[in-house]
Amino acid sequence: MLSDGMVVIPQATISRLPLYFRVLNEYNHLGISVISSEEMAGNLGITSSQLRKDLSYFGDFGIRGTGYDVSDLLKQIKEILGMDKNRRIAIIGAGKLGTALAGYPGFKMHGLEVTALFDIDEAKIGQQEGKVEIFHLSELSNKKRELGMEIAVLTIPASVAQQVTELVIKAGFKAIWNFAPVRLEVPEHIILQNEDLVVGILTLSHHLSRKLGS
Amino acid sequence: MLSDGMVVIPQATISRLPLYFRVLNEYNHLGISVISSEEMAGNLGITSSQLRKDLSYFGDFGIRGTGYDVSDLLKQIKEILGMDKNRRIAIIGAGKLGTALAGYPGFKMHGLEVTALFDIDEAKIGQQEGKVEIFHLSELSNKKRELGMEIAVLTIPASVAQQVTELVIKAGFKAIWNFAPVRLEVPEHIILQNEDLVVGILTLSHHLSRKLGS
DNA sequence: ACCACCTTGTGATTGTTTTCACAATCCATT
DNA sequence: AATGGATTGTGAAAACAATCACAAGGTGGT
Ligand SMILES: NC(=O)c1ccc[n+]([C@@H]2O[C@H](COP(=O)([O-])OP(=O)(O)OC[C@H]3O[C@@H](n4cnc5c(N)ncnc54)[C@H](O)[C@@H]3O)[C@@H](O)[C@H]2O)c1
Ligand SMILES: NC(=O)c1ccc[n+]([C@@H]2O[C@H](COP(=O)([O-])OP(=O)(O)OC[C@H]3O[C@@H](n4cnc5c(N)ncnc54)[C@H](O)[C@@H]3O)[C@@H](O)[C@H]2O)c1
Repeated sequence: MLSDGMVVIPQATISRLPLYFRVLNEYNHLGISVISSEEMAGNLGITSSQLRKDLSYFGDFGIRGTGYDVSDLLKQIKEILGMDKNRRIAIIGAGKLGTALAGYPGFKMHGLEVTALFDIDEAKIGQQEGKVEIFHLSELSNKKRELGMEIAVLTIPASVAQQVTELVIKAGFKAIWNFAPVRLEVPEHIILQNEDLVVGILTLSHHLSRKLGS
Repeated sequence: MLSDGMVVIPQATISRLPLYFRVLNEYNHLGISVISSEEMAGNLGITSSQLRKDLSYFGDFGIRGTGYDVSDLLKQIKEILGMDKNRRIAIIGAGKLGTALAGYPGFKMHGLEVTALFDIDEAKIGQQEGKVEIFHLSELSNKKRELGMEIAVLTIPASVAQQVTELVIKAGFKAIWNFAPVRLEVPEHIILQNEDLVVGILTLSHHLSRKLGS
């Protein structure tokens, strides 16, 4: 399958690729060089046909009768997810959440690099958060050019999120990962991903209510 | 619709309820007491029929020809999501992410209360994180009984997540919100929700790659 | 070179979620 | 009480996603 760029890939498929990446890394670490879809899916708690279908959106990576070459498949997934590009990230809002994310080693492990933090609190400007410096928001455009960042992470209060979004877009960012609990208005060509943590725990709360109530 | 407990409610529907809650709160704040599905959906960037269908899973909350009573619908959604129960939460792992979550006012706003933090680092035990005390993990059972917590949030290293999960279940927690990037094995009756932050940003990275490559 | 066996890749099928479109019904006005 | 205008609630249709089931194609042994 594939070769032209017109194929629509389910969002659910893309969401599973990081899981595949992680379990493949474990196999790699254990010295397992070939893995069947059946075994890998078993480890992940999904069906083998779902795994195969997911991969088939991007190409024919397996060997019939044998399975998938672990390091080859790792390379393919890295490429699909852009992990081979070593993308640079700016975090806007050096508060509790922003600094927690800045120090998260999981990003580097997935080919992402937090390159700068931005804030407007003068007390924070110039400080280091781990190895990452905190700049004033007014430096956003400059530093983007200088450091080549592509993705902006918004960890700022909801009340300022829209206006900061506009600055971010003006600075030339093409992708925004938003943690503020607010719907952002962005132009068509900007890629926006909302991370709403309250959804997860309220889903739990709902299931608790249903279970006890039935 | 509804009255018996056998109706299956789409996960996607439940995930949207917190958004409805938020926008309804805004209307409430602005003194708007009645709202149509059309207007509300417009504000959220979804279709009005989706909003109406979502609500219809839980009951007939609207008034034909008029719309929905804002404060009534708020009350209904609170009940559906268990926000009226004022659920108490334990956070296991008082590290960067755990303490960021502990101080997040969004929980209280959604009827959730972070009641205790747990860790095994002696240096952290006894400290206060905001108004929340950090206890030793060995106190988990005691404190659960004492404080009546229902949901355990796991913000601990992936390497210890499975063993801590077993402690959490033994302590009597029925719901787990897991931030560690690992698949947890839990019994049937435990409600598990995984929060995988890497998925969000790798989705962005993937879309960046696709867009530039096409 | 053939055979027995294994696992992929994928059309067909089944299941789930969203959208459509309109009957039902409520409100306001006369 | 009857009419007109508005908006809900919901079956039916369409779109989307997961699973099934098997032909295609590969491996290893003889
Ligand atoms: N803390 C959490 O666990 C958590 C969880 C989910 C969502 N969120 C959301 O993430 C956002 C940040 O949360 P937090 O807990 O880190 O808050 P915080 O108050 O600790 O941090 C916010 C930071 O943003 C900075 N800031 C304010 N206005 C700014 C501007 N115009 N430009 C740049 N920086 C600005 C502040 O100086 C502060 O450092 C909020 O929208 C919150 O709702 C937080
Ligand atoms: N920091 C982030 O932004 C981020 C983002 C996504 C996921 N996560 C995940 O969340 C988890 C925590 O991340 P973090 O950055 O807060 O790490 P951290 O190292 O800052 O905190 C981990 C805490 O867990 C404690 N701990 C270790 N073993 C324990 C045990 N057996 N029982 C109780 N507590 C124990 C440690 O003492 C430490 O305080 C990790 O699994 C990480 O992968 C973190």
